[in-house]
Amino acid sequence: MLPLSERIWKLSARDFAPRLIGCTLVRILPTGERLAGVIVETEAYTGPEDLASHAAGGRRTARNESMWAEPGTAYVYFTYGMHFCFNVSCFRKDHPAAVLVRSVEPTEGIDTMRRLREGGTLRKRALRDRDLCAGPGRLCRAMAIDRSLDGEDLHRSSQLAILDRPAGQSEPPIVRTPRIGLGGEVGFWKDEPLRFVWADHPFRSR
DNA sequence: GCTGTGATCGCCT
DNA sequence: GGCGATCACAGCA
Repeated sequence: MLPLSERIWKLSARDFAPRLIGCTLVRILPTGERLAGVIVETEAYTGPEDLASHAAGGRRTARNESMWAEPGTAYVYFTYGMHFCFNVSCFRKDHPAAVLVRSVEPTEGIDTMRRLREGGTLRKRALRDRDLCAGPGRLCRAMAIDRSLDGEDLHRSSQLAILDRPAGQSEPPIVRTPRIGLGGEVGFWKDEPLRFVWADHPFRSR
């Protein structure tokens, strides 16, 4: 599998989000260990007009600066006092568009992911593979993604990369739904079908 | 499988 | 000072 080509990063968030389904997110840990998973669920945050976006109305702050960066920049933010979420900027520099990666199917480093997920918290049952990375906070925990990776250039990073679908693989079947967990006065943006899910994929979030 | 609830803190107003 | 692009667990079906 090859890295995403230049023209793909430049798609609008609306087009980039479904295009990421089936691509592989790769994380190289400081130890050199490689973790990877196939993207099965994404959400698009289209630009300043998108009232559900952190950059709604053109808001530009230290926190969301990566949304405005070169296409293919990681935007990682902290929320709910305990979770990180991983996004990729797209479209063009100085325009705040990004795609949130909501869940992946783990393919490499699964034991390490389970250790990262279970670290610290006591659990009654062992985590199933399909729960390891099903949700934006979960996948960041399982792949050791935090704010230190905010601003990473995914073309050149030695820690994070996105590989395209294998050549010749057919397009995955995709279902569109409204985005999850939006609050505040976002008007019709709450209903816009900007969430993209690999149809009936067992590793999507619930 | 679904629903309700509490946890927890950096960032923006 | 208030809230959020969430999660885990309990309780119920």
